[in-house]
Amino acid sequence: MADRVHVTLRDVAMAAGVSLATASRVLNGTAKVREDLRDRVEAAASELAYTPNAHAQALVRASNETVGVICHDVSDPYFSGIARGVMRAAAQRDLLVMLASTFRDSTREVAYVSMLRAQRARAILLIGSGFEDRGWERAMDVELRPYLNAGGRVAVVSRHRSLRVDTVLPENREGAAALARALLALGHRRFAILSGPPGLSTVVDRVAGFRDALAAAGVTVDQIEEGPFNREGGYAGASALLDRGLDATCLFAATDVMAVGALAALRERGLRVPEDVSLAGFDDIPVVRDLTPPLTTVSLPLEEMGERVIALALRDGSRGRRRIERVPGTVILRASTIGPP
Amino acid sequence: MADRVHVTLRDVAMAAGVSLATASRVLNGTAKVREDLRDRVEAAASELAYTPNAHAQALVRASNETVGVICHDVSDPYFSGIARGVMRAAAQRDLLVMLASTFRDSTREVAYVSMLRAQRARAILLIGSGFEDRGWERAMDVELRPYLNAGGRVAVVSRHRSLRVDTVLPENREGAAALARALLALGHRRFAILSGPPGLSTVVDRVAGFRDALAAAGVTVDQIEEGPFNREGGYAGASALLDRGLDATCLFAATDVMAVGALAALRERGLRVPEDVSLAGFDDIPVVRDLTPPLTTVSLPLEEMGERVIALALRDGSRGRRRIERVPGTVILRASTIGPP
DNA sequence: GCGCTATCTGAAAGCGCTTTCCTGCGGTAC
DNA sequence: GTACCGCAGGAAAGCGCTTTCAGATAGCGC
Repeated sequence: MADRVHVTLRDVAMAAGVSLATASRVLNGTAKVREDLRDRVEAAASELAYTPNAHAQALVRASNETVGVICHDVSDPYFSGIARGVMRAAAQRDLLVMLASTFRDSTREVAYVSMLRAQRARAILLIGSGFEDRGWERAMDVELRPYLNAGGRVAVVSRHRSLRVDTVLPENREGAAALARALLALGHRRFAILSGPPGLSTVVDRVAGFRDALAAAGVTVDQIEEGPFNREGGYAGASALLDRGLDATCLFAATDVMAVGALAALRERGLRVPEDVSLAGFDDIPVVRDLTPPLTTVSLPLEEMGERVIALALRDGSRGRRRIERVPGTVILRASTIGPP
Repeated sequence: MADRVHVTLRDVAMAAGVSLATASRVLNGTAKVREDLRDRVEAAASELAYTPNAHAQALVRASNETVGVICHDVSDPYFSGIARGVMRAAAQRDLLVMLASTFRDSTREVAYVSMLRAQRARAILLIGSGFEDRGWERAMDVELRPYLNAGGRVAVVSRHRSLRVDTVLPENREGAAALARALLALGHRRFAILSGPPGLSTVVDRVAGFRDALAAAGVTVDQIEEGPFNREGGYAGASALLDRGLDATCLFAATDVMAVGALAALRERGLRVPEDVSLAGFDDIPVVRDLTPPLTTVSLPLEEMGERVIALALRDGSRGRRRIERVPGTVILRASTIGPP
C-alpha cells in the first residue's frame, strides 16, 4: 500500500498502459477513447483509489468549484439560517463552500477575502452588514477590486455603503417602520430601543425606520441603548434601561437575538411581558416562536435569502449592471406585544 | 487596468526587474534578498495588488491551508456551536475552513469527503455521529483510507463504529444515565422517550444510557417514539405519544432541539410543563435556558469540543496511536423538571 | 594581486493536470 | 495502386509557483 504519497494521474496512466492524455480524457469524458483503453483506465483509477488533485485542476483550468462565504458568527441563528440556504444551493451545483466567521472583526474579514481571493474562489459572498468605517471600506476595496477585475464574483446580503455589487437587500427600514406602525396601532406611545453596535448598516436602518415611522405619528424615542449584537448585548442593554428607569410601554430590539436577552433581563427584574411591557424583535429566527411569550418580530426568509445571494453571484451575464434584490420583511404579531397597560 | 486576468508572480518580478526566484523569496521571506531589490518587489506587489495563487502554492508545496468540516446541518445549534469552536481555533492558525452540510444524506457526506480529498485539505473533521450502515461505512472507508495513507488527518466528534480515528467523544451514555438518575431522584417512575432516527450512534447511546440507568432502578420504558432529529421531529413525536395516550410523568428527548418541539406540542395539547409532565433534553444548546420553563438537560461544552477536535486533527505525532478524548456531560436541572404530580 | 570562501541572484526543473498539436493509422475515392 | 481524409492516441507545452543548483559577485587573507 502506497504510503504518504498521492496517487497521480501518471500512476493511473502507467498502470493502464496509456498516456497521460488518454487517461485524462477517459476520466473527464472529454473525448472518445477506444473502449478497451477506457476500461483499463477506469479499472486502474478505481483500483488505485485515484482522486484528481483539485489544485492542479484549478491551476490549469483557471477556475474552480468553491465559493467563499463570510459571516460574522456561524452560531448566530440569523447567519446560520442564511448559510443553510447557501449550502443547499451550493450542494445542488456541486460547489464546495468555504465558510468563515469573522467574529465581527473587520480586520479578519479583509484577511478572509484575501485568502478567498488566493483560493481563486468562484464567488465571494458577504453575509451581514458592512462596517461603516472608512478604513475598512478602503481595505475591502483594495481586495475586492482586483478580484472582480479578474472575473471573480461578489454578492452580499445587506446594505454595504461602499460595495457596488449584487445585493440581496432585506428591507430593514421598511420592515421596522411597518412594525412601528403595528405597535402604534396597538396603542403604544412610549418606546425604548435596543440597538446594536453603531456603524452596522443593518442596525442603523432598522432603528431609523422605526423612529421615522414613530415620528410620522408624532412620537419620539429618547431611550436608546446600544450593545453588542448578541444575547448578552440584549440582556445588558435591557438591564441598563431598567437601571435608568424604563419609561416605555414597548421595547424594540434591533434583532431577535437581542430580544431574547432582553426578555431574560426583563423577567429577572420581575417585569412581565407583555402585561407590563411589550417586546418586539427583528428577523424571526426559528426559536422566537418557542419563547414564552412568542415574540413579535419582522420575519425575513433567511434560507431563501441565502439561496438568492448565491444565485445572484453565479448568474450569467454577471458583467451586466449591478442587481439589487429587495426582500421584504413581514410583521408577525405574536403574544409578546399587546396594548399598553 | 488589467481585466479578467490575474496578476502573477511573473508580473511582479518583471515590474520589479528581478527574477521569479527573487520575487518569491521576498514575498515568502524564505531567504535574504538585497534591500533595494526587496523594496522594489514589495512595491510592485502592492502596486499590482498581487495575491499568490493558493492552488499553485498548494501544488508545489503539496500541503495547504484548509481544513474541511462536515456536519449535518449548520443551522442546528448543536452543530453551529461546535463549528464556532472550530472556526475560532482555525482563525488562530490562519486556516481556512470548508464547511459542508450533508442535510443528513449519507451519500452526500461521502461525496464531500471526496471533494475535500481532492482539495488536499490538511484535515477533515466529521462532526456528528456516523451512520450505522454497512454501505456507508464501506464507502467512507474507501475515501478515507487513501486520504490517511497520503498523510491526511481525520478527526471526528461522536462515536463512529467503523472509523478508527482521533475522536472527541461526548459521554452520551453516561450523561443520559446521570440524567436518568437525577430524574429518578425527583421521584419519577414512568418515563417516555423521544428518540432520533435509528442508526445514529448518538441517539442509540443516549437512549441506551437512559434506559440502563432506569433499569438499574427497576424501571422500564415502553413508550418510545422515533422521529427526525429536529424541532419537527420532537413536535411530531410528542404529538404521537399524546395521541396514543401518554403514560409518563417525565419525557426525555434525545436532543434539546427535539425537546423544544416537544414542549410546543405538549403546550398545544394543554399539558403544563412541569406541573403535568416534566421534560428533559440533551446538549444544552444556548436557547434552552430562555425557554419557559428553562429546560433540564445534559450540558456539553460545544464550542470547546470544536476546538478540541481540530487540535486533535492538527496535533504533531499524529501517526501515533489513535486518541480518544472523552467529554463528560453535566446534568443541569432547570425548571422543566420537578417531582411527579 | 591571487585564490578561496561566503552570499546572493537567476535559470530551470518540477508539482499534477488539461489541452493543443502532431503523428500514424485505416478507410474511401479515383 | 496512389492520394486524400478523418480519427484516435501520444508528446509536449504550460498553468503559477517554490526550490535546487549553479553562477556571479564581493570580501577576505596571504
